[in-house]
Amino acid sequence: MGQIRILLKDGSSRNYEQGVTLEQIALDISPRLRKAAVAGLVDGVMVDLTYRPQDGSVVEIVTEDSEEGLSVIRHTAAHIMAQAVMRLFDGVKLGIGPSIEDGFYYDFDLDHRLSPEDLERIEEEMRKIIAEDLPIVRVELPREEALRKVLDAGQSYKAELIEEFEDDTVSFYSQGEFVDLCKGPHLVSTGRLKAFKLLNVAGAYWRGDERNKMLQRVYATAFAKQSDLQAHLTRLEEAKKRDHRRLGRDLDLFSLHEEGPGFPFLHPKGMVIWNELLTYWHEVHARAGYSEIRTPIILNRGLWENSGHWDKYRENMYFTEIDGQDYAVKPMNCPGAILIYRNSLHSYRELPIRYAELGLVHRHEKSGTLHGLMRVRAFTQDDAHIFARPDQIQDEILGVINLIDDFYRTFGFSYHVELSTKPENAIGSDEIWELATESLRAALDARGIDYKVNEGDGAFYGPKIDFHLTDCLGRTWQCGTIQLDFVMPERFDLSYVGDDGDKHRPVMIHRVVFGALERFMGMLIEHFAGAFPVWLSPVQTVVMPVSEAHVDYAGSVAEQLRDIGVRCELDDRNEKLGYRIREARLQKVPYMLVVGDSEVSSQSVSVRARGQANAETVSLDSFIERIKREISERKLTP
RNA sequence: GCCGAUGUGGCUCAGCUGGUAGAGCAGCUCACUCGUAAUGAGCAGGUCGUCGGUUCGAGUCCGACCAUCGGCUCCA
Repeated sequence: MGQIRILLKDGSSRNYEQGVTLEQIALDISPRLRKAAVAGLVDGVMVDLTYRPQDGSVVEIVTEDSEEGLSVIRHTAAHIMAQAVMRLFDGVKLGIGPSIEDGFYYDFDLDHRLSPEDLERIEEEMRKIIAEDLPIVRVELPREEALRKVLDAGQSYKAELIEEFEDDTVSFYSQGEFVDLCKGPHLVSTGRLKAFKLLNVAGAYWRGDERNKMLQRVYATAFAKQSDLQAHLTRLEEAKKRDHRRLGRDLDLFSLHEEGPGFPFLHPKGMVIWNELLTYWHEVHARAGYSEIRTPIILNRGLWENSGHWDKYRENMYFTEIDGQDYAVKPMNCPGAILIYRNSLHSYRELPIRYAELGLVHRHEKSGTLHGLMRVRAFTQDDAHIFARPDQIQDEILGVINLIDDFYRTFGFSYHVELSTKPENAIGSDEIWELATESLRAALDARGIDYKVNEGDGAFYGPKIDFHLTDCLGRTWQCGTIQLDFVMPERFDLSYVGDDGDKHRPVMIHRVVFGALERFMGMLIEHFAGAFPVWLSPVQTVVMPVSEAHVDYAGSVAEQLRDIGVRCELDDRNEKLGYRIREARLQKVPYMLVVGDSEVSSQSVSVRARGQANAETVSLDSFIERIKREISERKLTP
């Protein structure tokens, strides 16, 4: 056996006997590394620890504390779970079982309906498999043989996958009696799995296609250590406390009722936030050269046929009849804006025309998809339709990107961007779509924004740039969007008079910043966990007299604050101070002002800021200055 | 829409194998007049999601529907 030279990631190199495994190399580097090792990276390719590198290979040991390492652990956990399910139930057909962010899942096709109690049984069986410490072995087979193997085992879904593979060989991993088609890598044995928990069962269509059979998906998670798992479960519990549906009720912001599923009711305190958002919105849009319009909620059939909605969007629309004629409740604001544009003749000098509209739209969402304020059936879009000359497209799109970035920054949101391309049910020619998509791409590139391409997810009339925010449980929701549309102007025969005196076709940019006000509010609630910055807080201050003797002074403090527009409540209820403070804390009021003898005599207030255990006594005037400034600057803290 | 789970006073929950509902918090009343996270006592509040069935009798069993929750699909 000859010697081989292995290059390590720190640039050093070591010599080993030929046939050395990665695990042995890890042990050679340090016993601790061997213990933390879960896989290897050889010349940039993920492999098992049992892999034997060639002379001159660059080797990196993947450890359990890295992202890749964790995903190896989870992938192995998925196999162990599948093995347990196959031991417990007959006729199990396996779908796919990948590791995902925060965990893993496996899709099963079996007649038995998995219940929460079954999850406990499966966990128990998994523990047995771990105790058996079965070696996990990789086997490579020629494609045809692999296909026969899975067909013989009755694994039709796996066969479907193999049929689509392009490689000549296919790899399997086995542990004890269990074999699964898999790329790997995996832990070296089942005993290496230390911490896992099954979370829930859900239905999932095979390959995510509604036309396919629905499989049973078991969601679970796994970590390198029990303490990491515990920390993750605790985080999930904490996240639930930020849930906007819970906070919406606790803070009395909004409610949902059986009488109108998907139609949220905003309470007075919710409306304060709503109105503050819109005040800010109006300020910024006026500065950015937008003018505001308002169009009807119900418009006739002809309009929607012309726009293409009647054909392409019907499943999402609500209909009605007036004087025997068909009408539709608007699912989008664009046709209305178009009618206003078309109402008069436009010169090239006028463009771009930016019509903003706070439009209430109704869309029929499938019942299973409704979710608090995040997904509803009636919502207000902070819409705008920009009618522009082709030479203005780039500037306008960049303008909107900057506007959205400014807005999100004001709230401290971080976001990610997606570019959605031509969908199946598109209208308009390929050339037009190509041109529109490239224009959006160019704008993103010009501004150096990272984005993910979302194939086939554009609107039926044009591609779009989507801005996504993340909720308390890590789910992302599309909020802002910019859509470039060459199709509607065509369909509605829009025009402007150019400097040559001829008619020309404008382009339309549809865009929203908040997206849906309702959804954005939901995001805000979770983002701030209900502790809104002062400018957004429904109640900005609560004044609390220590006892009855201080009620007059407290009342005058409250009045002075209200006079300058501060939302202030006087809590002079016949309750102990501690009780009232507790309540104001739970309501996440930014400032509590306690006034007693000493405050009365010095015309001051004892300020207890949200999140602060200690109060600070300042003159009323200086408090007023402070809160005024925080509100006008729309400061993020406290 | 599909898969699974859940549905008892405003909120959180109890109610065993069927015998016509219970607690805490919140609310109201009274007393206490109080210095930075819950003062005490009393009162009031529920067609047990809806509809139908089984039964002498249903919150408890069965069925359908509705809503909600977690996913899938879809989307702002």
